Amino acid sequence: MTGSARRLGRGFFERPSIQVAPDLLGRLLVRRTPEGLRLVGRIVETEAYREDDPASHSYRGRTPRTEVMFGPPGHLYVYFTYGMHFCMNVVTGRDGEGSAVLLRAAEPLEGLQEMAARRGTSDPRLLCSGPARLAQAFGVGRAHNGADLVDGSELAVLEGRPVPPSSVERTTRVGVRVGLDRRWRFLVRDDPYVSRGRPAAPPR
DNA sequence: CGTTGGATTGGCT
DNA sequence: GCCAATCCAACGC
Repeated sequence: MTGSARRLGRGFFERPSIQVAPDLLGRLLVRRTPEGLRLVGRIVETEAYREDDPASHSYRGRTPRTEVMFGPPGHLYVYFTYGMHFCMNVVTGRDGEGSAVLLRAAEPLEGLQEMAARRGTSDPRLLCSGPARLAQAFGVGRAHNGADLVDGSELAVLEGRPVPPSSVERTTRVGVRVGLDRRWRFLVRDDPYVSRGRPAAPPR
């Protein structure tokens, strides 16, 4: 087993997204499916978003889509994009704030066969290495928007084994065209399960 | 109501 | 490296 199996509590998420994002590295994302399957992934890449940040969905204020992001911490914010993909975030900060951490990649640890079936490939590096891949591998979609990671029965984040700061790398975020001055993408250095997404060049 | 483009991925050149 | 896929939220008129 990889570290502690204890669940992260509300307090963990009730902090600024920029603190939570690197602290999520090495933690275990777990889903129990209705069929009783257990899916586990070790988080290796995250990105922080917040309200005063032009790259964030919450930047333009509360909307039906971003409602969950402004809600209490420790819930899942799932959004649909490019007409075909879902991505998942962990809501952070205080209730009313509008900040979250995008889960971008994980190392699959349990339930690989199930993930492979959902993803249409069995290459472990292609199962959860990318935000939409991760959501697809875990079977997370619209129905999970708002799910409680702290008290809910289906999804949780376990303590796992946090990654020491010396192994955390920081870059600009992937796929955004604004907010490039904010280097809020965090990943485990040299980890093979990090996504291939290449961040845009930071401003000089 | 019509338009625009997106916190991506996979397949093809 | 480039681009299509495919829906829909957000915004402007």
